[in-house]
Amino acid sequence: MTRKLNLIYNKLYTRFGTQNWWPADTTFEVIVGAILTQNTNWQNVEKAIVNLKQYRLFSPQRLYRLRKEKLAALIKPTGYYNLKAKRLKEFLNFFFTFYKGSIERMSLVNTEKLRQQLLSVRGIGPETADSILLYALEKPVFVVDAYTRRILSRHHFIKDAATYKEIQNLFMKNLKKSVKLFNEYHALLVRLGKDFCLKNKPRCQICPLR
DNA sequence: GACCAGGCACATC
DNA sequence: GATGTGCATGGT
Repeated sequence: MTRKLNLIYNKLYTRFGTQNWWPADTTFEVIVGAILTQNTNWQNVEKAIVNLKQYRLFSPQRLYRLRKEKLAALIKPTGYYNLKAKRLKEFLNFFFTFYKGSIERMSLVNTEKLRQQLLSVRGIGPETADSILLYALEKPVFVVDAYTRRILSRHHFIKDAATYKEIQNLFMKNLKKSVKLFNEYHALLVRLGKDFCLKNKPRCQICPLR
């Protein structure tokens, strides 16, 4: 499986090149983006981020103080805006309660322990937690998303019923634990998914992996 | 107008 | 443990 996974990576990298993830100006922005992009197009998230920046609200302190209703209105383009305002608030409460709003403090914690803490926040599930760990805090954790599952499933690398952890372990136990590799690999899978592995096209004749 | 997008929590069986 | 549902805007 190690060989297979490396082969896939090489094919994707040769085809698509570096993806330059995560598209964000700051570490904190990665975290906010990770929550806002849940089941949503990234372009919509960008609109919300622009809104927040326009009002100079894009800092941990200011978002922490901002009223939830106001926050919801500003992130409207991301969809599920009431829910996501609540989730951002849940994260910020956690962030200030445990780490005084400091990424540096949070980043000092043991990765597995921090992962469990993030998962205990309402609104942060496995993909969001792992996105924060990998793309914001640069911990060697593989991120699994809908595209990852779909691609692996259609190529019969996993069962349809495979759990998040099973899929994540497939990568983490068979690849070098490298932040750079995990970063690029996940981004490339998303790229492949967007371009070739759409939900309503179960048979793709031009898949670059074939 | 249908379908989909870089999920998650919660209810119910 | 599996399965269903609400959350919602914007692009194709």
